[in-house]
Amino acid sequence: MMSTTTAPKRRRRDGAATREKILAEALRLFAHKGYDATSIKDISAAVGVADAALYRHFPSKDDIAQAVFARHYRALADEIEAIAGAHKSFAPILDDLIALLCRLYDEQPDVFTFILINQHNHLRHIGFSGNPVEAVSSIMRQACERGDIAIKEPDIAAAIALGAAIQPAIFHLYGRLAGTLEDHRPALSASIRRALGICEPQT
Amino acid sequence: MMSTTTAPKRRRRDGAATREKILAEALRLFAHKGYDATSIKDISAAVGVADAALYRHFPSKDDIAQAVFARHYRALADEIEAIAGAHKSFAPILDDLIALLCRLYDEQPDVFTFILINQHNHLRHIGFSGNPVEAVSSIMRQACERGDIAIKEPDIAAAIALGAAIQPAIFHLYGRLAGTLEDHRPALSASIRRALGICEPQT
DNA sequence: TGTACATCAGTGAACGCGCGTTCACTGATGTAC
DNA sequence: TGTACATCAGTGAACGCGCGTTCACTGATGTAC
Repeated sequence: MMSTTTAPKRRRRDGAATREKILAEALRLFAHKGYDATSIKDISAAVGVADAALYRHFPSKDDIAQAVFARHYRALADEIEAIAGAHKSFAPILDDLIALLCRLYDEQPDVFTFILINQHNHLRHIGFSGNPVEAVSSIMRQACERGDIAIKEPDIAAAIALGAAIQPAIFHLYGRLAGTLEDHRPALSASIRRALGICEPQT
Repeated sequence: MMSTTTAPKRRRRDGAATREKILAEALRLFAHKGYDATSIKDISAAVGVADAALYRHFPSKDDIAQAVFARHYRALADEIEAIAGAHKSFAPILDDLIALLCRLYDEQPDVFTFILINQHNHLRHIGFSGNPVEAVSSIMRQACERGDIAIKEPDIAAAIALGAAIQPAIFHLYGRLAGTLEDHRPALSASIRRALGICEPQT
């Protein structure tokens, strides 16, 4: 028999572009208004299609949120793990981690807001693989074992570092902090180093 | 004329008790499920009255949330300001502040969750007077001016301290941290001291 | 290349549902005299 | 103390609205031969 007849057939129309636009506009709206306050009509209007068209690409509103969340959640976790693998000692890992979060907030504030601030609703649906928080915890676990930091409990170390990095972003969102997060990175970086109890780097 | 006739007349039936119960159950439900996911029927069922009865005490669902929020928001701000006024130097103020947050989470987790984690929706409606975040910022401003801490920018200091204290609570909520927050207070306290750059206390 | 058919993104109207809110009413309690 | 009236917490049923979702349909595009 001919192998071509049983081979999977691939179609490409502009459906993929619409799907991407749905994900992009949903992210923007969820970040600004929250999941509940964002309606299917809000998203479809932003995309420029009728509301019913969304159901050609996703089975439900919740699935849209899941797809948006999973994509960026996983991507952030991958970036964190890449940083962890790129250095042998803890101090440069921490520096890169803080730089990553500052850059993420400055360049993609919607991603930052949806993933790291409004995370609470969707965390439950998603397991622990590809989890940025888990990735940070894992880094801290190793740092604890090696004695790189003063804090004994890895999860406390992860919480303190994450909180100290995320809360300035929240302050910035509410207009309590001027400039970019990058502007504040030196102070933030030094502070988190001290918080965890690692020495200042010898230059 | 007789002064008694124009004097305000006070009535007390058990309406006040119901009102308190509404506020208590609303707080509990908002903290666990969030504002949007909590319906008027949820609250009235928890209180043990018909849904329409809630409108004898509050003009709308939003007003219930406002009342719950304002009460605890203000109370927390008052406690923080009391701590600020009780000490002359920064170190014991910080210690008391951290102890307060740990105690609040351990003893009233719903208040902590609603006020400090789910705050985002309701912050806008409420001005800056009686604001816990503003109270902490004010403490940090003074510490900066006096040179008590290494961080130059008061809002960054406030964000770091608050984030480092709140995120462990979030970790605990998601089961990532065992025990009570009080158990972790020594590590947390030492870490935030170092983060802000104050010396360890001379005992 | 031309023709017939299958696929599928997108549409507009409609659906049912649960929500916050309103309403007329009840009955118990407080007040005036 | 007794009686008539005012107040008000609470009720059950109903309301309108906006929501997420479904449906039959259209038209353009890809595929088979």
